Amino acid sequence: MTNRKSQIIELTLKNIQEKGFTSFSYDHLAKELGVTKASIHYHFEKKEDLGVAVCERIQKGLGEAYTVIKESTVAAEEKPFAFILRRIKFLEQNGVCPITALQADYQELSPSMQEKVQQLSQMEVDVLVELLQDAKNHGSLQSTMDLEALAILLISSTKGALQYKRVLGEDFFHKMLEQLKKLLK
Amino acid sequence: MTNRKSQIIELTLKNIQEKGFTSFSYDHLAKELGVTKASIHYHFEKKEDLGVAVCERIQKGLGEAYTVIKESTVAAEEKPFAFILRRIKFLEQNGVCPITALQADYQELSPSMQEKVQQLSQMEVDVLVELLQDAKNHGSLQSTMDLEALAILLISSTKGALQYKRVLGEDFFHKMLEQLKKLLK
DNA sequence: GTCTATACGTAGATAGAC
DNA sequence: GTCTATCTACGTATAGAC
Repeated sequence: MTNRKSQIIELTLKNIQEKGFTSFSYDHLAKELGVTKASIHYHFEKKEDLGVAVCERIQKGLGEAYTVIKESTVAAEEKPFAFILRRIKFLEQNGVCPITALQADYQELSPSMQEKVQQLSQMEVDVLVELLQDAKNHGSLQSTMDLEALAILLISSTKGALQYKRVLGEDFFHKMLEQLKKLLK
Repeated sequence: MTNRKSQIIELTLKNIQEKGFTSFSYDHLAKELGVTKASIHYHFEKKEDLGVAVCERIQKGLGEAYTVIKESTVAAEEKPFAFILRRIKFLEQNGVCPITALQADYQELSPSMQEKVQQLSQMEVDVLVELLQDAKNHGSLQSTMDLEALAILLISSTKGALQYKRVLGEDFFHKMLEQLKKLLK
């Protein structure tokens, strides 16, 4: 099983979304996989190494989502929201956004992970700004907002809403999504 | 020192904002205070008890902020944003929003704390909705948004922005605040 | 690659002296 | 109210057999 490695990464991603980086353990991970801790240490010597691998996994997913949306036949003005919807669909399966979870644990992370989380956060913004810029160039986005500020607003509110959803239930969540869509007119 | 108790609560609040609830320890707290773990256990037998006390502390602060703004001479249409600014000023001292931090750790919390976090989250929304409703009644808020959805959007984006601020720096943060303000016209 | 065994630190918590 | 001492559990991590 050479894909045990990616199996571990996927399971860790889920655990980070559910518990956060500092709160999941190799022991718990191992039990879920039906192996021992030592086996996971074989694939990722330190927890930090596993963390970095998960960040790269997230980065890849983010890049793929961008490419898919960018190259899709959807109208340019629909793309920012389509991108957000796509990310939510991916995230909703396991809880809150893993990047949010990593940001919350930021001060406890190793320098190598902090750097990755920085890159991830920046990439999230950049990718959405590009889609917003395209929409604006097509004359379809009326917003007079600074696009970076709009991007953070969209990203933050979506992720924040996911946290409220976990605590308060689904109701607000869909209401809020509809309202977000209106912001993008 | 009978206010040792509130001293512990304040310090814990700071620690939650910096590290999250699961990541701070009695030992660390004790060293910061110059006492021993046992002493803190005397005031709060279980970590859970301390957590609940901190939630109540946050709740009190939220209520006070609401009262101050509600009764201030500021125009009704300025109050929602004034409320947000006031909360940010309070939070910025120590990192991210403690409620955000508690939401991130939600699944790891005891039932008693989960209940408190639920109440806190609901209260945050309710308080802002009331201020928004007042603003709307004064005819000053043009937004056609559902007010609950708008409240969550405002709260989430503010808190999310605080997280990005910690990771990416100050730049976005103030840009975003200005843009948020425009949403409230 | 996965196992058993184990080392070592730190976490939350309690007992009992002062 | 705070201390020392101690317990127990669990965390990350390593060594060495299979």
